Amino acid sequence: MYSIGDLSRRTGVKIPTIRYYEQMGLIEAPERSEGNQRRYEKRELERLAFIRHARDLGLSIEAIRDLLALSEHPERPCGEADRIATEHLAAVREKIARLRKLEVELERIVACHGDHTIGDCYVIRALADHSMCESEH
Amino acid sequence: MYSIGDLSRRTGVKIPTIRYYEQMGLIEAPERSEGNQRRYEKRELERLAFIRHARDLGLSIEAIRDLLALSEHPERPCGEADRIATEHLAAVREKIARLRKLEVELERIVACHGDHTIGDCYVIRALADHSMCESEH
DNA sequence: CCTCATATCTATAGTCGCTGGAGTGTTTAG
DNA sequence: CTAAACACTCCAGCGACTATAGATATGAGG
Ligand SMILES: [Zn+2]
Ligand SMILES: [Zn+2]
Ligand SMILES: [Zn+2]
Ligand SMILES: [Zn+2]
Repeated sequence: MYSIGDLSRRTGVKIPTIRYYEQMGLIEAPERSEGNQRRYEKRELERLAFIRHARDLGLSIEAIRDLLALSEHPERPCGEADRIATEHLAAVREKIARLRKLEVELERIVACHGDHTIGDCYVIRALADHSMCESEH
Repeated sequence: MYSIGDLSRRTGVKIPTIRYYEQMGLIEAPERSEGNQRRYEKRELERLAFIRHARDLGLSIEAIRDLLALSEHPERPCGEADRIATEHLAAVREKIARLRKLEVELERIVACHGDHTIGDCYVIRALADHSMCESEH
């Protein structure tokens, strides 16, 4: 039997976040002590660790909810789980691509260094005028 | 004299967003028509284009507020503007680095494809156990 | 058993940067 | 003059937490 604090310490998930996950339906409402405090079993510790890891990998709450539901049925085919992970990977790649474009533009923009005034500042001028950029973003 | 709709069309910033920027102090409250509708000058069109471009480059509202304030003083040195841009570039690079790590892990995780069940699914097992990962994230 | 520090409870509001809707009033072209 | 298009304010919602406030519970030492 773990208290919410035990769970928090063991998984690194903050206490309000655990309660939030309960509200969001990722964790079932656990049993309560006589004084109405949450008491967890090992199952829920593992479930929370799963959630934590999936969040660290950037999966959305919704995706995690689906994955948890799938994991309750070990005999079913896993196409759906693979699809969720594959789609997430694609989303991560898109984000990287977008950020790389920003990186390129920002590098050009901050390349102006030295002693000068706001009036001459390339940063300010570049922000005022997208046509100075080399790509869309 | 532009209406809020003109401004929106010319900058690509949605009308509620323009009002939001006014609330956030990025744009001064403009003059109003007799019927209480916003009426903008060219100055504000340029200011909004600046904001839009800075947002497209990922700068925060707060950073943009500072940059706009700086741009009112063309005679001052531009160290602060350069600093804001440089810090933002660093933040973008950090995000990219983080996402690249996720990309690597996710690639490994989704590499399991084929005919199998949830019980054997590498996606599910990898999410349940961070020690199967090659890096921290 | 009592006290007290610590832990936990609920409910609510705030974060960021918008976005959308309801319900009402204004402007403009025909 | 009418009707369409436009704009107004206020408020709620997104996602994934995080942080308060004020009340109650738990557990260890005396
Ligand atoms: Zn400069
Ligand atoms: Zn640009
Ligand atoms: Zn699989
Ligand atoms: Zn991992």
